[in-house]
Amino acid sequence: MDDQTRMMTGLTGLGGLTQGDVGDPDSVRKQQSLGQPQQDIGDILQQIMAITDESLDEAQARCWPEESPAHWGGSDDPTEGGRAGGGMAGGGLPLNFQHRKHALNCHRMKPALFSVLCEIKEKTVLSIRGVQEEDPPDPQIMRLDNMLLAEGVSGPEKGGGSAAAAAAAAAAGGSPTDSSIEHSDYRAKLAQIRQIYHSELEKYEQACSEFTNHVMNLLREQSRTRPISPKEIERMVAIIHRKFSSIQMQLKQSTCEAVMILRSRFLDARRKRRNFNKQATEVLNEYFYSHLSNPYPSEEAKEELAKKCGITVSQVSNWFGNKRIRYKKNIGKFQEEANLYAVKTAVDAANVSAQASQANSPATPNSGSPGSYSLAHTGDTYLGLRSLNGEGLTIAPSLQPQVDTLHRATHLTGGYEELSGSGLYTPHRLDANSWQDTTNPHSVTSPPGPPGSVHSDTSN
DNA sequence: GATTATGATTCCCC
DNA sequence: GGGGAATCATAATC
Repeated sequence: MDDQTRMMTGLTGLGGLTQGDVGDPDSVRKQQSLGQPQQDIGDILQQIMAITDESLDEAQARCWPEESPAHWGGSDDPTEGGRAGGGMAGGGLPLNFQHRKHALNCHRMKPALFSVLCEIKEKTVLSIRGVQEEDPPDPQIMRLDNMLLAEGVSGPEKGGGSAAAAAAAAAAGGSPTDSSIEHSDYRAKLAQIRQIYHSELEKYEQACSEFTNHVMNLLREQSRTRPISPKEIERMVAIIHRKFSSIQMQLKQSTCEAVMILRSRFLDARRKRRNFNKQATEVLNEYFYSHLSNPYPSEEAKEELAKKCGITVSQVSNWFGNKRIRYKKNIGKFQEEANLYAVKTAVDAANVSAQASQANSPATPNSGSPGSYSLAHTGDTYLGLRSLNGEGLTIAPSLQPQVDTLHRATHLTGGYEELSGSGLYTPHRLDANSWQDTTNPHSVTSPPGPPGSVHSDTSN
């Protein structure tokens, strides 16, 4: 038997009491001011103290000495007090029992007595529970909350999710259209998850609220017949909330899982290989072949290329890595392509020089046409030209008109040696180049050296 | 459907 | 950390 039951029993057992207090001088004074004899208080105190230590049977015996336990019908009405808590079903209570109860409920000292009993209860039973109540915030819930917030599932409608998707899309590379399609797809699915999450959350909160209200009403109702303090009701509410928050945590967990699955699918989709568009490949090739002696773009050059091609810097790095390897492995295959780009860049340079010459102004090779790189007119192109000018290189028929144009242009401008003297190209750049030494058949003089060790693309 | 091209990843080295 | 090399995975081509 718990203390609560005992006290409830004790309360009914105090049918004849007129007043009482335990340990609260204010209450005592209050009772005294009502004109009750002090002797009564002492009796009540003694009886209450005795109740806390006595058994239910004793209390029952004292309360209903003339009643058989068989008559404890109990009632569905919670207002009928602690005895109803025994769960006893049955017929009506004896008249004198009801009378006693009524007398008890209407007794003018009942509030004071309840106050005392609540206090005792507070000090005994509930104080034990109270120790466990001040739980720190669960780190797991905090993590889940943070994640849901970051993913844009919880928190404001616009924000995290879009940002996360945008970041992922940015990292995805590929064409802007593709990434925006994926982005919108991701957002749509995330919005779906968000909607489900909030809908479920609302349901839980509603259920929690309803249940809490129900329990509070019940306890308030029962507090008419047994000692239930407001504080105890608060505690009960807190317990209910804790239970519901654990359910919420499960909801958050499953939502996080859903988001992770969505994210991984989205990332997998990003991993799907997509060829760069033609323009991007052209830009990259142009750079590669115009820097054939040293196809190692600097960070700045990579950034510029990435910007131009609409891809990421790491994709540029990948592309150059692949290109270098594949070029090395099969130079013959790339020969025509190399020639094509060499001619292309040379023609561009020649055109610029011709324009400059026509304008009767000093040649400014570095002010190339928009879209071409400043490095397009450097010694690498010069190397290509020398090869084209007859070092046993086979020129594809399709390239011949461009070569002819180039020859005319070089003649017009006085050749690329002039360009190389512009400071953009220095002959010693051809040295210390292991890249061309082993790979490029155009190579003229290329003592070994670490790639990029001497001539990084600083002119860019 | 086989082959080729190509972007990405991984491992290793410096 | 950057680059080389091998490899994977997939798009493009025939």
